Amino acid sequence: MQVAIRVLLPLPLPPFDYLTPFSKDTQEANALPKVGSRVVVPWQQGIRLGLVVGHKDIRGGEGLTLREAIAVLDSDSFISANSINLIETIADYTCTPAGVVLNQLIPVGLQLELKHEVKAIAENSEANSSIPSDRWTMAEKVSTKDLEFFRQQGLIEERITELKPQTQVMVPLKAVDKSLEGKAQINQRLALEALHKAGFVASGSELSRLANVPESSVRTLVKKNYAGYEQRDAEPPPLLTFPPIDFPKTASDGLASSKNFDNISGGNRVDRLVALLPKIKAYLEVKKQVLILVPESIFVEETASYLASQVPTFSISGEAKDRQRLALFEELELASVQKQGCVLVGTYLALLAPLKNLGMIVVLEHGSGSYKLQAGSRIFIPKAAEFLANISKVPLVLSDALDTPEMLHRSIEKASQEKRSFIASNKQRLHIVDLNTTKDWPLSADLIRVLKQIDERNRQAIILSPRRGFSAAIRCINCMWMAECPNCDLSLRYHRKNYELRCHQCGHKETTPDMCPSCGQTGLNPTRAAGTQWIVDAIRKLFPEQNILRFDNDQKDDLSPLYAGESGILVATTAIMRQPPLPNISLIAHTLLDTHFELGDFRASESLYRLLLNLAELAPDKRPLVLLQSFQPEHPVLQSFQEEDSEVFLDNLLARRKLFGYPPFSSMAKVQLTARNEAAAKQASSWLANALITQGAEDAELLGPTPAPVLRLKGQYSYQLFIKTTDFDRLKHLLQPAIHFRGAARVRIDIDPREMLSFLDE
DNA sequence: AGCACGCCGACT
DNA sequence: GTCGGCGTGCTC
Repeated sequence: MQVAIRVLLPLPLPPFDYLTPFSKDTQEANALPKVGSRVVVPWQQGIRLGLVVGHKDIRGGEGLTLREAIAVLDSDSFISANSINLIETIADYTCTPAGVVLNQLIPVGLQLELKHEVKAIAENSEANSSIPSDRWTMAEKVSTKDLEFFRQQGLIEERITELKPQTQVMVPLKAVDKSLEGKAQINQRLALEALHKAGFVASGSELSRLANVPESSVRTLVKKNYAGYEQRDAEPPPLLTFPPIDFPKTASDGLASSKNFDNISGGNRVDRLVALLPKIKAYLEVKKQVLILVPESIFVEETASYLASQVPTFSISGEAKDRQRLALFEELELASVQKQGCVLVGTYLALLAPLKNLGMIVVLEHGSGSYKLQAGSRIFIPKAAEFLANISKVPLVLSDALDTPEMLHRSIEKASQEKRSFIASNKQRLHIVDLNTTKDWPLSADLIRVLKQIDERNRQAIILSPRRGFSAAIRCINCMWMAECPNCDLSLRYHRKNYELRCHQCGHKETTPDMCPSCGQTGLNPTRAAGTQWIVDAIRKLFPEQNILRFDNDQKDDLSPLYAGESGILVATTAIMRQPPLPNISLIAHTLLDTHFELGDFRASESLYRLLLNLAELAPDKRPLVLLQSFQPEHPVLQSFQEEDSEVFLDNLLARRKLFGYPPFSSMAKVQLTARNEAAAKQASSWLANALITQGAEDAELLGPTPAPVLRLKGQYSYQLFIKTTDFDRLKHLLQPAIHFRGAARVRIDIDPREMLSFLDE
């Protein structure tokens, strides 16, 4: 019986079968490559690096259709069986090919530069005609057709070597000699001596700095062949580390010392981390490793810095270069072998880290929308963490200011095993301004009044605006024409700098026309939807002496004076929520909260509530005034936020979800069909809707098809439909026609969509 | 994803 | 006549 290997490639495809590489020395198949090891396989016209995810018995003739793997890179596993299990579980759950998940979760280790060489086996003359048998030849010199033929006939040997990243360094070529002893050559001599002493330098300019000589002297040295350039293996970069920061003393006050919980909510980020610490330390004491996931790379730094003051901490995020991540994986491998307890803090890229002695998984801010991957498998990372916890048989601990209805539901279901811990915190000082009763815009009289106090008392304030730029759109006052994006069905945002009109989705830019392109008159005005630029202008007019800063994706002012405690008013988008808290904040204001109300999305009230709670994170150890401007001051979420405990809010939320049959009481999927022309997308969506009905979908289970909230985006038209079932297996069953859809439109499936109104974009 | 094949319109 | 646009189909 022959055994084939199942190889997963980092491509949007399922695994493929290959024959095991054939050893030319023993004329026998090599020992079966282990599951989890990397193999080089022929792929189309060239070669590819993939991962062995399984073995498969093959019968008789079946083996003839398979191609043969070329080389095995790892004698042991590159990633563990648990990790492969996780990849397959996520692929299955999200209805995406496993290769997509692999590519998304291990962006390192499978993208190596490989050198592929061939050599004919000596005795044979047939292959000799194009491939020498006495030396290795680059495989690309041989036609793929010949290569495949010789390979099948067993006439060639193949060799794969990893090409390590190279750097060019400057090295000394000659010793200092007489011709450099003259007075005029003093700089050249100094440089050469310095170079001999250092051994090598990264560049000529580095040597000139090192020896304190002009660059021209170094250049002359090279010209005279005293020094030259050489290619060397690049040094592996140092691991991503952050300087430890001690926990604030106050943070641990009054917190439950119990380790007996599986879920923490309430308090602020530092409170929750402190509460987790005893539990983390308990695992490290028994030499276990703890995986801590955070939603965005900016939180890696904060979390790792605090933890590093207490326990051995590693970190990983997209900020780290590929080589750094590879080096980290090697380091963790070593820590596992040596049975060192350690903490790994990271974004979703930490999920497949080689933690062989994993003891616990912690998901911080587990309700954060940033955990929803926006492309590829579109998995919600806390869900993936749950899978990994089950696969590795370790506990999962979740933490967030506000628990999610999903997790509340889970702990109710498993009441006997799972316990929730709630950290009470002070209520925010909240002031809601009714924009209907004020004519002042965009700053209400109330807001101006408190800003005046900030100004007089030398305090700090953050004013949040719903968008960057000056205004959401510009419109002609005569004919109501509005500037729109040529690629998307969206209005162009007006940026006052350079009078630019910009699409915040596709990046299209144009200059604001002097006259209305529609009616030809001069009457183009920004609409009242104010952005950060407008707010800055408005504040500057009122407080010309005040230090006014801006922080959004267009302009990130240097915040260090504010961190040093200086007075100032910071106008920002929610981008500021990813920065460390400012020390002297006494006001947090939002100019127009209504943009977060988003009617019709069953998660909108939860995310608004979470946003309001997170405002407190901007000044965790203070109690600043929170001033919210809104046209709907009576909005139910604002009412609950003021009147109820967050636990009560959550209970009500869960009850409402149950009433309307939304998750966690149902499983949902969004299916989006996208095409270059609108008719194709529309037709595909109605065809698919019919196919879903044929598959058994009932009226209540199928919503749509409807045009996507933004029909045209980046020149592509999208239609979408939702499937909602009471049971996940049924959802998967109904989705079959969507999974296997072939047609003129591209289909994207999003399991557990987070936002119903927004669009899938990549 | 990447690549080939095939079908159409536009041009050295 | 060929070049190159992209729609379609396949990859062990």
